[in-house]
Amino acid sequence: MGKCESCIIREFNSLKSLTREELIRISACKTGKRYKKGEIIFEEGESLNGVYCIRDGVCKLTKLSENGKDQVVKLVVKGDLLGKRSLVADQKTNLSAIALNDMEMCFIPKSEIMNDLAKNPNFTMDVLKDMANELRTSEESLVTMAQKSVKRRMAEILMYSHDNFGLDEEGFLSIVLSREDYASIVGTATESAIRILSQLKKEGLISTHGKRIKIEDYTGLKWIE
Amino acid sequence: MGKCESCIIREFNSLKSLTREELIRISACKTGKRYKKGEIIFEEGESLNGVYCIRDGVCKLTKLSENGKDQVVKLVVKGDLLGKRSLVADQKTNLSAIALNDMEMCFIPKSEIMNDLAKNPNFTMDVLKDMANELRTSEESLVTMAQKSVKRRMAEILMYSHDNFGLDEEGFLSIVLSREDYASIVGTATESAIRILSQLKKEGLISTHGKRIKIEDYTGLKWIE
DNA sequence: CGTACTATTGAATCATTTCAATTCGGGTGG
DNA sequence: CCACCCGAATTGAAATGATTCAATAGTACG
Repeated sequence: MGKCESCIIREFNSLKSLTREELIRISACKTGKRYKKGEIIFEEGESLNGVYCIRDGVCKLTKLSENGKDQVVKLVVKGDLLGKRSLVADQKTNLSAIALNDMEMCFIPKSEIMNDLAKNPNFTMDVLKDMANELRTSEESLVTMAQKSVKRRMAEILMYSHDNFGLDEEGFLSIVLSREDYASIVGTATESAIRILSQLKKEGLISTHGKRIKIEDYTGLKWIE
Repeated sequence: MGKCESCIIREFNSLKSLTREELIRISACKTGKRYKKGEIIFEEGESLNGVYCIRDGVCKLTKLSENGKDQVVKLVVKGDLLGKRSLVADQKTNLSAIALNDMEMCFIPKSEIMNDLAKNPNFTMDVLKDMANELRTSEESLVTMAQKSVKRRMAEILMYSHDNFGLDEEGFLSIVLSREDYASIVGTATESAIRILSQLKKEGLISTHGKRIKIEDYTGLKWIE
C-alpha cells in the first residue's frame, strides 16, 4: 500500500488540504481494505470509526425505507470520502454501503481525522464545502424524485452513468447494474424499471445485451419528460 | 432591534459558538428585515451576500423542477440560519425562500460570517455539524419521496406540522398552508392533495375549516401506509 | 355585494404496481 | 464442448394510484 503523501487520489477530495506532515501521520495509521462486488462495506445504523477513501471501484449508498425496499441515495466512486457525515455529526451512519464492483479503499481511523479537523482550518473548510455540495445534490435528487416520471429518472441515471463511469470497449455502459439496482436508484418496482428499459429499447434510445446497456441516442434520452 | 450577544435565538443555531466579541461585531453590522406572508425572501439563482437568522415566522424553501412545478424542500423556522450553504460553498443559492407567515429576521453580511468562519474553529465545526444534519434529513426526505405513497407523505407533513408548529387555541394546526403548498410539499398535483385530505376527513383522521386543518387521530395518521 | 381566488368533486385518462407466467444468459458439472 | 440449472430478465393482464380537465361551490377581502 502506497503513501498518502504521494497518492494522487487525495487530489479529488478534501484530503488535498492536509499538510505533508498530516498526510504522513495518516499514512502511518491507515489500513487498506478490499471488497468484492456485492460485499457490504457497512450498514445503516453502524458506528463507523473512521472514513473510507476510495481508490478504485464504485459502491452504492442505500437507505432502507419503511416499506421494506432499499433506496439508493448516491453512487460513490474513486476519490470520494465515505463516512464523513457520520464522523462529523458523531452519529451512527444513516446509510448502508455496498460494493458494485471490486473495490479498493483506504481506511483512516476516526481519531486521526478528527484531530486534523480540529487543528487544520483549511481542511475543515474543505470538508464543509464538500458537504455543502452534497447537500445541494441531495436536494436536487429530492426534487427529481418528487416531480419527475420514472421514465425521466431512468433516462437521467443512464446519462449519469455514461458521463461518470464511461463505456467499455464494446460501447456498453461500463458500470453494470442489475435491474433491481436500477429500480432502487430510480425508486420504482423492478418490473417497472424493466418495462421502462424495454420501452427505451423499442424507441431506439438504448440497446441491451443481458444486463449490459448501450446508449444509442444520448440526445434522445435528454428530451424525455 | 436587540443585540446579538443578548439574543436567545442564537442558542438554537450555530451562532451559539461565537465569542462575545464576535457577537458584538455582528450585532453592529447586522440589519433587521421583515417579510409579510407570501413575500419572496430570495430566489433560486440569486447570490446571497449574507445569512438570515430567523427570529420569528416560518418560510418554505422551494426549488423549481423542470416540469415547471415548485417543490418544497424544507420548512425553516425560528432559530434557523438561512443561506449558510450558499455562503460556505460560495455559490448562488439553489433554493427560493418564501414567507409563509409574517417573518422577522436579522441579516448578517457575508464578510462578517466568513471572517468568523475562518477564525473560530468552534463555529466552523458547529456549522459543519449542522450541515451534516441537514444532509441526513435531506436524504431521508429523498427516500420518502421515492418510496412512500402520496397519502403517507401527506400524513407525515401533517404530523410534522403538529409536532413542530403546534396548535392554535381552537386545536387547528397553527401553521396554515394552502392546498397548493401541501401539494408542493408532498410532491403531487393540487387536486391530488385535496383528494387525499378529503379522504382523511372521511376516515375521521382530520377535520377542516376552510384551509385550516385539525388532526383528530394522530395515531391513525401514523399507521397509514 | 361583487370579484377573485381557493377549495372541492366527477369522470376520463394515464402511470405504476402487482402477481403470475415464461424466457434468457451465464456458469457448472459431466 | 455440451446439456442442464438457477437466478435474473421479460412480458401480459388486471388492479390500483395519481393526474388532468372541466365544472361547481366556498370564502376572503376590498
